[in-house]
Amino acid sequence: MAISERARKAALNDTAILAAARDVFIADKRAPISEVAERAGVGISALYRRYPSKEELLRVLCHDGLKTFIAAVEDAAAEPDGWTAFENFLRTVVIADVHSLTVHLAGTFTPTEEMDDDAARANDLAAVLFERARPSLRSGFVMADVTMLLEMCAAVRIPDAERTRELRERYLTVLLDGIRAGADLPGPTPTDEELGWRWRQ
Amino acid sequence: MAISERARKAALNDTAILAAARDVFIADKRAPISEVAERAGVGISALYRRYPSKEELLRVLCHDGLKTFIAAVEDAAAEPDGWTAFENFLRTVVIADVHSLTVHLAGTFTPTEEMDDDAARANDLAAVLFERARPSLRSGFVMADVTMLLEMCAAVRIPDAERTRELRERYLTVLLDGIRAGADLPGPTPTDEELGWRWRQ
DNA sequence: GTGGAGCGGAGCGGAACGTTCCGTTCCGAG
DNA sequence: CTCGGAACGGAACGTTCCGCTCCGCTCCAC
Repeated sequence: MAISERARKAALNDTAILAAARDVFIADKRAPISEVAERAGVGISALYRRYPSKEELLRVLCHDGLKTFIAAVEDAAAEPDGWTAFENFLRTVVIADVHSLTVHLAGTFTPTEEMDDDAARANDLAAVLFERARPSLRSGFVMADVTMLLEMCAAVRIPDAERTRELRERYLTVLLDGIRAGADLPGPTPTDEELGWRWRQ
Repeated sequence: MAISERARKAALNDTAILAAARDVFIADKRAPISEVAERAGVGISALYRRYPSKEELLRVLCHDGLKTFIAAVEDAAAEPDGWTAFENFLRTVVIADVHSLTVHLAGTFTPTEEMDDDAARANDLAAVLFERARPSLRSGFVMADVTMLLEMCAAVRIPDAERTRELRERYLTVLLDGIRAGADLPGPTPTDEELGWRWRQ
Protein backbone atom coordinates (compact mmCIF):
# COMPACT_ATOMS: atom_id res chain seq x y z
CA MET A 1 0.00 0.00 0.00
CA ALA A 2 1.25 3.44 -0.89
CA ILE A 3 1.72 6.00 1.83
CA SER A 4 -1.66 7.55 2.36
CA GLU A 5 -2.38 11.23 2.12
CA ARG A 6 -3.25 11.25 5.78
CA ALA A 7 -0.03 9.58 6.80
CA ARG A 8 2.01 12.05 4.81
CA LYS A 9 0.43 14.99 6.61
CA ALA A 10 1.09 13.28 9.90
CA ALA A 11 4.73 12.80 8.98
CA LEU A 12 4.97 16.50 8.21
CA ASN A 13 3.60 17.23 11.66
CA ASP A 14 6.23 14.93 13.14
CA THR A 15 9.05 17.11 11.89
CA ALA A 16 7.16 20.36 12.44
CA ILE A 17 6.63 19.48 16.07
CA LEU A 18 10.24 18.52 16.63
CA ALA A 19 11.48 21.70 14.95
CA ALA A 20 9.07 23.82 16.93
CA ALA A 21 10.03 22.13 20.17
CA ARG A 22 13.69 22.76 19.42
CA ASP A 23 13.11 26.44 18.79
CA VAL A 24 10.82 26.97 21.71
CA PHE A 25 12.79 25.06 24.33
CA ILE A 26 16.09 26.55 23.21
CA ALA A 27 14.59 29.98 23.74
CA ASP A 28 13.16 28.99 27.11
CA LYS A 29 13.51 25.56 28.59
CA ARG A 30 10.54 26.15 30.89
CA ALA A 31 8.22 27.10 28.06
CA PRO A 32 4.73 25.58 28.21
CA ILE A 33 3.88 22.81 25.83
CA SER A 34 1.08 24.86 24.34
CA GLU A 35 3.71 27.19 22.94
CA VAL A 36 5.32 24.32 21.09
CA ALA A 37 1.98 23.31 19.63
CA GLU A 38 1.22 26.87 18.54
CA ARG A 39 4.64 27.27 16.98
CA ALA A 40 4.21 24.01 15.10
CA GLY A 41 0.80 25.10 13.92
CA VAL A 42 -0.92 22.08 15.45
CA GLY A 43 -3.17 21.40 18.39
CA ILE A 44 -2.03 20.05 21.70
CA SER A 45 -3.46 16.63 21.00
CA ALA A 46 -1.19 16.26 17.97
CA LEU A 47 1.67 16.54 20.43
CA TYR A 48 0.34 14.09 22.95
CA ARG A 49 -0.34 11.58 20.24
CA ARG A 50 3.41 11.43 19.65
CA TYR A 51 4.90 11.95 23.08
CA PRO A 52 3.33 10.61 26.25
CA SER A 53 4.51 13.58 28.26
CA LYS A 54 6.40 16.83 28.10
CA GLU A 55 9.32 15.16 29.80
CA GLU A 56 9.56 12.54 27.08
CA LEU A 57 9.63 15.22 24.39
CA LEU A 58 12.46 16.99 26.17
CA ARG A 59 14.30 13.70 26.51
CA VAL A 60 14.06 13.00 22.80
CA LEU A 61 15.18 16.53 22.00
CA CYS A 62 18.21 16.21 24.22
CA HIS A 63 19.08 12.79 22.91
CA ASP A 64 18.96 14.16 19.38
CA GLY A 65 21.40 16.86 20.43
CA LEU A 66 23.69 14.24 21.88
CA LYS A 67 23.62 12.32 18.61
CA THR A 68 24.42 15.48 16.70
CA PHE A 69 27.39 16.00 18.99
CA ILE A 70 28.68 12.49 18.38
CA ALA A 71 28.21 12.86 14.64
CA ALA A 72 30.17 16.11 14.75
CA VAL A 73 33.11 14.50 16.53
CA GLU A 74 33.21 11.51 14.23
CA ASP A 75 32.97 13.78 11.24
CA ALA A 76 35.76 16.05 12.39
CA ALA A 77 38.03 13.14 13.29
CA ALA A 78 38.60 12.42 9.59
CA GLU A 79 40.68 15.59 9.21
CA PRO A 80 44.36 14.64 9.49
CA ASP A 81 45.63 17.81 11.17
CA GLY A 82 44.88 17.71 14.90
CA TRP A 83 44.25 21.39 15.40
CA THR A 84 42.12 21.79 12.30
CA ALA A 85 40.04 18.78 13.28
CA PHE A 86 39.49 20.26 16.71
CA GLU A 87 38.60 23.68 15.35
CA ASN A 88 36.16 22.26 12.81
CA PHE A 89 34.54 20.21 15.52
CA LEU A 90 34.03 23.21 17.78
CA ARG A 91 32.66 25.35 14.97
CA THR A 92 30.20 22.66 13.98
CA VAL A 93 28.99 22.13 17.50
CA VAL A 94 28.62 25.84 18.18
CA ILE A 95 26.79 26.51 14.93
CA ALA A 96 24.40 23.63 15.52
CA ASP A 97 23.78 24.95 19.04
CA VAL A 98 24.19 21.48 20.45
CA HIS A 99 24.82 22.88 23.89
CA SER A 100 21.36 24.41 24.14
CA LEU A 101 19.85 21.02 23.42
CA THR A 102 21.96 19.06 25.87
CA VAL A 103 23.44 20.74 28.92
CA HIS A 104 20.95 23.56 28.79
CA LEU A 105 17.98 21.19 28.94
CA ALA A 106 19.45 19.15 31.76
CA GLY A 107 17.23 19.09 34.80
CA THR A 108 14.01 19.17 32.84
CA PHE A 109 13.90 15.39 32.66
CA THR A 110 15.51 12.29 34.15
CA PRO A 111 17.96 10.76 31.66
CA THR A 112 17.61 7.24 30.36
CA GLU A 113 20.38 4.72 30.67
CA GLU A 114 20.96 4.89 26.94
CA MET A 115 21.50 8.62 27.19
CA ASP A 116 24.07 8.15 29.91
CA ASP A 117 25.90 5.71 27.66
CA ASP A 118 25.80 8.07 24.71
CA ALA A 119 27.00 10.93 26.89
CA ALA A 120 29.96 8.87 28.03
CA ARG A 121 30.70 7.88 24.46
CA ALA A 122 30.52 11.50 23.34
CA ASN A 123 32.96 12.45 26.05
CA ASP A 124 35.42 9.74 25.08
CA LEU A 125 35.35 10.64 21.42
CA ALA A 126 35.80 14.34 22.14
CA ALA A 127 38.70 13.54 24.47
CA VAL A 128 40.50 11.78 21.64
CA LEU A 129 40.06 14.77 19.38
CA PHE A 130 41.24 17.05 22.16
CA GLU A 131 44.42 15.06 22.70
CA ARG A 132 45.26 15.38 19.04
CA ALA A 133 44.96 19.15 19.31
CA ARG A 134 46.81 19.51 22.59
CA PRO A 135 50.20 20.31 21.05
CA SER A 136 48.68 23.51 19.70
CA LEU A 137 47.12 24.53 23.01
CA ARG A 138 48.49 26.57 25.87
CA SER A 139 49.73 24.54 28.81
CA GLY A 140 47.29 23.76 31.57
CA PHE A 141 44.32 23.81 29.25
CA VAL A 142 42.31 20.62 29.63
CA MET A 143 39.30 18.89 28.11
CA ALA A 144 37.04 20.10 30.90
CA ASP A 145 37.87 23.65 29.87
CA VAL A 146 36.45 22.97 26.44
CA THR A 147 33.09 22.19 28.00
CA MET A 148 33.10 25.56 29.67
CA LEU A 149 34.07 27.35 26.48
CA LEU A 150 31.12 25.76 24.69
CA GLU A 151 28.92 26.91 27.52
CA MET A 152 30.23 30.43 27.11
CA CYS A 153 29.49 30.40 23.40
CA ALA A 154 25.96 29.22 24.07
CA ALA A 155 25.47 32.21 26.33
CA VAL A 156 25.64 34.48 23.31
CA ARG A 157 22.00 34.75 22.44
CA ILE A 158 19.76 37.30 20.78
CA PRO A 159 16.26 36.92 19.38
CA ASP A 160 17.42 36.41 15.80
CA ALA A 161 18.70 32.85 15.46
CA GLU A 162 20.78 33.37 12.35
CA ARG A 163 22.45 36.45 13.81
CA THR A 164 23.11 34.51 16.99
CA ARG A 165 25.08 32.01 14.99
CA GLU A 166 27.14 34.77 13.41
CA LEU A 167 27.96 36.30 16.75
CA ARG A 168 28.88 32.96 18.25
CA GLU A 169 31.32 32.34 15.45
CA ARG A 170 32.77 35.76 16.12
CA TYR A 171 33.45 35.00 19.76
CA LEU A 172 34.46 31.43 19.16
CA THR A 173 37.23 32.93 17.06
CA VAL A 174 38.31 34.99 20.05
CA LEU A 175 38.28 31.91 22.24
CA LEU A 176 40.18 29.79 19.74
CA ASP A 177 42.93 32.38 19.58
CA GLY A 178 42.85 32.66 23.34
CA ILE A 179 43.42 28.97 23.99
CA ARG A 180 46.48 28.81 21.76
CA ALA A 181 48.48 31.81 22.90
CA GLY A 182 49.46 32.79 26.39
CA ALA A 183 50.88 31.52 29.60
CA ASP A 184 49.48 28.96 31.97
CA LEU A 185 45.92 29.62 33.10
CA PRO A 186 45.10 30.71 36.67
CA GLY A 187 43.14 28.54 39.08
CA PRO A 188 42.55 24.79 39.20
CA THR A 189 40.94 23.08 36.22
CA PRO A 190 37.24 22.24 36.47
CA THR A 191 36.52 18.82 37.95
CA ASP A 192 33.99 16.33 36.62
CA GLU A 193 31.98 16.98 39.72
CA GLU A 194 31.83 20.67 38.91
CA LEU A 195 30.79 20.09 35.33
CA GLY A 196 28.20 17.40 35.92
CA TRP A 197 26.03 19.03 38.57
CA ARG A 198 23.43 20.03 36.01
CA TRP A 199 22.61 16.41 35.27
CA ARG A 200 22.05 15.54 38.86
CA GLN A 201 19.01 17.56 39.77
CA MET B 1 18.69 58.66 71.73
CA ALA B 2 21.01 55.75 71.14
CA ILE B 3 20.16 53.24 68.47
CA SER B 4 17.76 50.84 70.06
CA GLU B 5 18.30 47.12 70.30
CA ARG B 6 15.31 46.57 68.09
CA ALA B 7 16.51 48.95 65.41
CA ARG B 8 19.88 47.28 65.30
CA LYS B 9 18.32 43.91 64.66
CA ALA B 10 16.20 45.45 61.94
CA ALA B 11 19.28 46.95 60.31
CA LEU B 12 20.89 43.52 60.35
CA ASN B 13 17.86 42.18 58.55
CA ASP B 14 18.17 44.95 55.98
CA THR B 15 21.55 43.69 54.86
CA ALA B 16 20.66 40.03 55.31
CA ILE B 17 17.68 40.44 53.02
CA LEU B 18 19.66 42.24 50.36
CA ALA B 19 22.42 39.66 50.47
CA ALA B 20 19.93 36.83 50.32
CA ALA B 21 18.10 38.43 47.43
CA ARG B 22 21.36 38.82 45.55
CA ASP B 23 22.29 35.18 46.03
CA VAL B 24 18.84 33.84 45.25
CA PHE B 25 18.07 35.96 42.21
CA ILE B 26 21.54 35.47 40.77
CA ALA B 27 20.98 31.73 40.97
CA ASP B 28 17.50 32.04 39.45
CA LYS B 29 15.93 35.30 38.49
CA ARG B 30 12.48 33.74 38.63
CA ALA B 31 12.91 32.47 42.15
CA PRO B 32 9.92 33.01 44.46
CA ILE B 33 10.17 35.69 47.09
CA SER B 34 9.65 33.13 49.81
CA GLU B 35 13.02 31.68 48.90
CA VAL B 36 14.67 35.02 49.57
CA ALA B 37 12.97 35.25 52.94
CA GLU B 38 14.01 31.73 53.86
CA ARG B 39 17.57 32.34 52.79
CA ALA B 40 17.70 35.53 54.82
CA GLY B 41 16.30 33.71 57.82
CA VAL B 42 13.33 36.04 58.12
CA GLY B 43 9.62 35.87 57.45
CA ILE B 44 7.95 37.16 54.34
CA SER B 45 6.55 40.16 56.14
CA ALA B 46 10.05 41.36 56.99
CA LEU B 47 10.55 41.60 53.25
CA TYR B 48 7.33 43.41 52.46
CA ARG B 49 8.00 45.86 55.24
CA ARG B 50 11.02 47.05 53.27
CA TYR B 51 9.96 46.66 49.66
CA PRO B 52 6.45 47.27 48.43
CA SER B 53 6.72 44.52 45.84
CA LYS B 54 8.99 41.90 44.38
CA GLU B 55 9.58 44.14 41.40
CA GLU B 56 10.86 46.95 43.57
CA LEU B 57 13.33 44.62 45.26
CA LEU B 58 14.64 43.50 41.90
CA ARG B 59 14.92 47.10 40.79
CA VAL B 60 16.99 48.03 43.81
CA LEU B 61 19.20 45.00 43.31
CA CYS B 62 19.83 45.88 39.69
CA HIS B 63 20.46 49.50 40.46
CA ASP B 64 23.04 48.48 43.05
CA GLY B 65 24.76 46.42 40.39
CA LEU B 66 24.79 49.38 38.06
CA LYS B 67 26.40 51.50 40.74
CA THR B 68 29.02 48.84 41.33
CA PHE B 69 29.76 48.88 37.62
CA ILE B 70 30.20 52.65 37.57
CA ALA B 71 32.43 52.51 40.63
CA ALA B 72 34.56 49.87 38.93
CA VAL B 73 35.07 51.99 35.81
CA GLU B 74 35.92 55.11 37.76
CA ASP B 75 38.28 53.14 39.93
CA ALA B 76 40.08 51.54 37.02
CA ALA B 77 40.38 54.83 35.13
CA ALA B 78 43.03 56.01 37.59
CA GLU B 79 45.56 53.53 36.19
CA PRO B 80 47.74 55.33 33.63
CA ASP B 81 48.34 52.43 31.24
CA GLY B 82 45.34 52.00 28.98
CA TRP B 83 45.46 48.25 28.66
CA THR B 84 46.09 47.62 32.34
CA ALA B 85 43.21 49.91 33.27
CA PHE B 86 40.92 48.02 30.93
CA GLU B 87 42.03 44.64 32.18
CA ASN B 88 41.63 45.63 35.82
CA PHE B 89 38.18 46.95 35.07
CA LEU B 90 37.07 43.73 33.44
CA ARG B 91 38.48 41.58 36.22
CA THR B 92 36.72 43.65 38.85
CA VAL B 93 33.40 43.53 37.05
CA VAL B 94 33.62 39.81 36.43
CA ILE B 95 34.62 39.01 40.00
CA ALA B 96 31.81 41.13 41.41
CA ASP B 97 29.38 39.37 39.06
CA VAL B 98 27.89 42.68 38.08
CA HIS B 99 26.44 41.18 34.95
CA SER B 100 24.19 38.79 36.86
CA LEU B 101 22.73 41.74 38.73
CA THR B 102 22.14 43.94 35.72
CA VAL B 103 21.62 42.44 32.29
CA HIS B 104 20.63 39.10 33.73
CA LEU B 105 17.82 40.61 35.80
CA ALA B 106 16.53 42.72 32.93
CA GLY B 107 12.93 41.96 32.09
CA THR B 108 11.92 41.20 35.66
CA PHE B 109 11.02 44.84 36.28
CA THR B 110 10.45 48.11 34.43
CA PRO B 111 13.44 50.41 34.87
CA THR B 112 13.17 53.83 36.42
CA GLU B 113 14.32 56.93 34.62
CA GLU B 114 17.21 57.25 37.02
CA MET B 115 18.35 53.76 36.09
CA ASP B 116 18.28 54.62 32.42
CA ASP B 117 20.46 57.64 33.13
CA ASP B 118 22.90 55.59 35.17
CA ALA B 119 23.03 52.95 32.47
CA ALA B 120 23.87 55.57 29.86
CA ARG B 121 26.52 57.03 32.15
CA ALA B 122 28.01 53.59 32.74
CA ASN B 123 28.21 53.05 29.01
CA ASP B 124 29.92 56.36 28.39
CA LEU B 125 32.50 55.81 31.08
CA ALA B 126 33.27 52.31 29.86
CA ALA B 127 33.61 53.58 26.31
CA VAL B 128 36.30 55.99 27.40
CA LEU B 129 38.20 53.20 29.11
CA PHE B 130 37.80 51.04 26.02
CA GLU B 131 39.20 53.69 23.72
CA ARG B 132 42.29 53.95 25.87
CA ALA B 133 42.82 50.21 25.50
CA ARG B 134 42.07 50.02 21.80
CA PRO B 135 45.70 50.23 20.63
CA SER B 136 46.31 46.89 22.32
CA LEU B 137 43.27 45.22 20.79
CA ARG B 138 42.86 43.31 17.55
CA SER B 139 41.31 45.29 14.74
CA GLY B 140 37.56 45.18 14.34
CA PHE B 141 36.99 44.61 18.03
CA VAL B 142 34.52 47.16 19.38
CA MET B 143 32.95 48.19 22.67
CA ALA B 144 29.80 46.23 21.96
CA ASP B 145 31.94 43.10 21.83
CA VAL B 146 33.03 43.73 25.41
CA THR B 147 29.43 43.51 26.51
CA MET B 148 29.17 40.10 24.93
CA LEU B 149 32.40 38.91 26.51
CA LEU B 150 31.10 39.89 29.93
CA GLU B 151 27.95 37.97 29.16
CA MET B 152 30.03 34.95 28.27
CA CYS B 153 31.94 35.13 31.53
CA ALA B 154 28.70 35.34 33.48
CA ALA B 155 27.59 32.11 31.81
CA VAL B 156 30.28 30.26 33.74
CA ARG B 157 28.32 29.20 36.76
CA ILE B 158 28.46 26.32 39.22
CA PRO B 159 26.80 25.95 42.61
CA ASP B 160 29.85 27.05 44.57
CA ALA B 161 30.09 30.85 44.31
CA GLU B 162 33.75 31.16 45.24
CA ARG B 163 34.74 28.47 42.76
CA THR B 164 32.65 30.18 40.13
CA ARG B 165 34.74 33.31 40.57
CA GLU B 166 37.93 31.28 40.13
CA LEU B 167 36.71 29.70 36.94
CA ARG B 168 35.53 33.00 35.53
CA GLU B 169 38.96 34.49 36.07
CA ARG B 170 40.39 31.48 34.29
CA TYR B 171 38.30 32.03 31.20
CA LEU B 172 38.51 35.79 31.33
CA THR B 173 42.24 35.20 30.94
CA VAL B 174 41.56 33.21 27.78
CA LEU B 175 39.32 35.97 26.46
CA LEU B 176 41.79 38.73 27.29
CA ASP B 177 44.49 36.92 25.36
CA GLY B 178 42.04 36.28 22.56
CA ILE B 179 41.11 39.91 22.06
CA ARG B 180 44.70 41.04 21.72
CA ALA B 181 46.12 38.56 19.26
CA GLY B 182 44.78 37.50 15.90
CA ALA B 183 43.34 38.78 12.70
CA ASP B 184 40.14 40.67 12.09
CA LEU B 185 37.03 39.04 13.53
CA PRO B 186 34.37 37.44 11.32
CA GLY B 187 30.87 38.83 11.02
CA PRO B 188 29.42 42.27 11.66
CA THR B 189 29.82 43.82 15.14
CA PRO B 190 26.81 43.68 17.46
CA THR B 191 24.48 46.65 17.15
CA ASP B 192 22.95 48.55 20.06
CA GLU B 193 19.64 47.14 18.99
CA GLU B 194 20.96 43.63 19.35
CA LEU B 195 22.44 44.28 22.75
CA GLY B 196 19.57 46.17 24.27
CA TRP B 197 16.67 43.82 23.54
CA ARG B 198 16.76 42.45 27.08
CA TRP B 199 15.77 45.80 28.52
CA ARG B 200 12.77 46.19 26.28
CA GLN B 201 10.54 43.39 27.40
C1' DG C 1 -21.82 5.49 3.43
C1' DT C 2 -19.06 4.34 7.23
C1' DG C 3 -15.19 3.27 10.34
C1' DG C 4 -11.51 5.15 12.36
C1' DA C 5 -6.97 7.74 12.32
C1' DG C 6 -5.73 12.16 13.24
C1' DC C 7 -6.64 16.25 15.25
C1' DG C 8 -8.26 20.99 17.71
C1' DG C 9 -8.85 23.10 21.73
C1' DA C 10 -11.94 23.74 25.87
C1' DG C 11 -11.51 22.57 30.33
C1' DC C 12 -10.00 20.11 34.66
C1' DG C 13 -7.10 19.57 38.67
C1' DG C 14 -3.61 21.05 41.03
C1' DA C 15 0.71 23.47 41.88
C1' DA C 16 3.08 27.84 42.38
C1' DC C 17 3.44 32.41 43.74
C1' DG C 18 2.76 37.41 44.99
C1' DT C 19 0.52 39.68 48.43
C1' DT C 20 -2.30 40.38 52.53
C1' DC C 21 -3.41 39.90 57.15
C1' DC C 22 -3.65 38.45 61.71
C1' DG C 23 -1.71 36.86 65.84
C1' DT C 24 2.71 36.97 68.46
C1' DT C 25 6.98 38.76 70.35
C1' DC C 26 9.49 41.89 72.76
C1' DC C 27 11.78 46.56 73.21
C1' DG C 28 11.39 50.65 75.73
C1' DA C 29 8.79 54.51 77.76
C1' DG C 30 6.27 55.75 81.77
C1' DC D 1 5.05 46.12 86.10
C1' DT D 2 2.13 47.79 82.36
C1' DC D 3 1.33 48.66 77.92
C1' DG D 4 1.68 50.75 73.12
C1' DG D 5 3.40 49.65 69.00
C1' DA D 6 7.33 48.41 65.86
C1' DA D 7 8.89 44.32 63.88
C1' DC D 8 7.94 39.99 62.62
C1' DG D 9 6.42 34.91 61.27
C1' DG D 10 3.87 32.48 58.42
C1' DA D 11 -0.93 30.79 57.27
C1' DA D 12 -4.24 31.89 53.95
C1' DC D 13 -6.16 33.99 49.80
C1' DG D 14 -6.83 34.95 45.10
C1' DT D 15 -4.94 34.49 40.91
C1' DT D 16 -2.25 32.69 37.21
C1' DC D 17 -0.28 29.06 34.87
C1' DC D 18 0.32 24.61 32.96
C1' DG D 19 0.36 19.62 32.05
C1' DC D 20 -2.78 16.60 30.57
C1' DT D 21 -7.45 14.58 29.38
C1' DC D 22 -11.25 14.13 26.59
C1' DC D 23 -14.98 15.01 23.56
C1' DG D 24 -16.42 16.07 19.21
C1' DC D 25 -15.08 17.19 14.46
C1' DT D 26 -12.78 16.33 9.93
C1' DC D 27 -11.72 13.79 6.21
C1' DC D 28 -9.26 9.93 4.00
C1' DA D 29 -9.64 4.98 2.61
C1' DC D 30 -12.41 1.52 1.21
